[in-house]
Amino acid sequence: MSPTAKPLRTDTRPLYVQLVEAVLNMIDEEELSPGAALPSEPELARLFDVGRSTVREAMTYLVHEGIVRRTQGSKTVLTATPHASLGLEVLESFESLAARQGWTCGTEDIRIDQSHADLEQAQKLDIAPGSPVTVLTRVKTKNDQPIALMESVVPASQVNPSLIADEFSSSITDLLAEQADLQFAVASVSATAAGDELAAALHIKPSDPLIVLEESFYCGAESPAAWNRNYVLPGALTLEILRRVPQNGVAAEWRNRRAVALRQASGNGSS
Amino acid sequence: MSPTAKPLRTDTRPLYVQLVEAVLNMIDEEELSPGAALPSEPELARLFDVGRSTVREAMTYLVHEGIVRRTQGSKTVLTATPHASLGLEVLESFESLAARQGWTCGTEDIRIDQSHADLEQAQKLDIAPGSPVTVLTRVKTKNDQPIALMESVVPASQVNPSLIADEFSSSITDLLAEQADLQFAVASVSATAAGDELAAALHIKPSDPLIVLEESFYCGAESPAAWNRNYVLPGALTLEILRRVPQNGVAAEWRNRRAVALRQASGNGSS
DNA sequence: AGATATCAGATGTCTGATAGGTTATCAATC
DNA sequence: GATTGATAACCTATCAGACATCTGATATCT
Repeated sequence: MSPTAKPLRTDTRPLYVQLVEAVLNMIDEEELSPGAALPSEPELARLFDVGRSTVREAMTYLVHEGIVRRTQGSKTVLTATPHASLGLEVLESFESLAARQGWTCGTEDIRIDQSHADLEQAQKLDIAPGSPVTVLTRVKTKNDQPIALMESVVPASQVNPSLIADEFSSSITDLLAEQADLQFAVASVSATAAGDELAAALHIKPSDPLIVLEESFYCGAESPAAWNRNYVLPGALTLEILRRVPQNGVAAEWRNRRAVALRQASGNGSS
Repeated sequence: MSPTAKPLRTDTRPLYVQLVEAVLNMIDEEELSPGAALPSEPELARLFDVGRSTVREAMTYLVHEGIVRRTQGSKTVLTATPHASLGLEVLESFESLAARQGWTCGTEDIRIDQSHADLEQAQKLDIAPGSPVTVLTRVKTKNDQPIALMESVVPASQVNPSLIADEFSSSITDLLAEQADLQFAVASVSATAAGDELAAALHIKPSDPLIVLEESFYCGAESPAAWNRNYVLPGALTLEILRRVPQNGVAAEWRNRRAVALRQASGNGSS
């Protein structure tokens, strides 16, 4: 119709997301410290020329992120302290975690093997033992020093082995995020003493302590899309977790109820 | 005025929270599995006799909890799989974590000492070395077997020592939540080989591997309200972390930006 | 001074309407 | 028959305005 097409809306993100960004920028610019009050909702609506519903949605987002606190009748105040960086509770690759901490993560000794699931792998992946899987092994480095050994097991039923061979560069997390619909992972923390193989791979002494980080990746399906075991050198990198008090326990309780119910009813392979 | 007082609203929680609960119950009752669509927003409003704003707020909550996914034009679908229990990313005491995992956590060998901060403690707590602190030591048990050694350091400037002596029963987390305005904690994961003292306290062999979990608790102020170091026996209890992909990176980026800015500007003791 | 009443302002909730995206349906076309 | 394209129905995203309810400060009364 018109010769010049519409502005094409340069920013396709939802309005409230853009508003969140704007408010966060405002917090930075005005150097609001924890405890300081934000402008009222009607005022923000006027300021940024959006409806109050949008303001409300943006504020709700900030409440859930733990950045502000709302109290009916009173104002909305800033709670976040800058100390609260983000850690393992955010699902991201080692690479992006390293980038956030200000260093670059290297990947060496990459091996990609086709194999069949052993008992442990089958159990962790909720598949039949002997099912075809792709096994990825590599060593993560920092300043060319090995800092972690990573082993990933991906069932062929979840991700095509040739796709992995073609697309894998350094991170299974990134691969799953791009090629599948990665939703979340459950990580489990433990510790062990290095055996001979691990010691050799990581250039440490046998029996040296190692952090063990096991992860199951989920992509919407009921069964894990991949399983990961990382042996990490203590002190080599910061493994932090931001622990927050639940905003209100409803969802937490529900999750727990479901998890418990599932644990009790476990044993039925499918459905 | 009227002889029969108003219904008094038995449930004082916000309406949208009650709605969240109702929707979660509906999910359970109708046994909706991941991928299934929830009723539309207008329908939910009619079903539960609330306004659409309230429905919207409740759905937004569920989106942030990672339980549903909204797409404009399409329906709102369930994403959560029951596997996703909650872990360390939720700030709670060892006791309540144990309760969730179905066992009872015991506390033994409690020691409460008044002392002065050494260099490490001072640095971790952002206070001057030599400042008065309360040091708590205790052993956590499971089935009367020791599974973890916990050391907590609380600056007197943050929490009154006598309050700790009076109120401490088993958990510093619970104490801070009740007596202070506990907001979040930053946990750091590592591993170590047990020394002689640790081995004796936990009934293990020296040089056995241990998980080290260090935590800084924050109560709104800029400085930590307490610092905690836990030595945990591998395998004795499940230390899980639910890792989620950020719903949208806005808040995550902002947090990171602030954390980096603070790290660079660090060095100024106060303010 | 201390307790109480009042009021302005902020968040919580409701209603109704419009905009813009998705999906299913169905006819037209190859 | 399979594919394509228009279309209608439905859904979420956003806006506007109004009322309810709570909080905190101010004014008032004892």
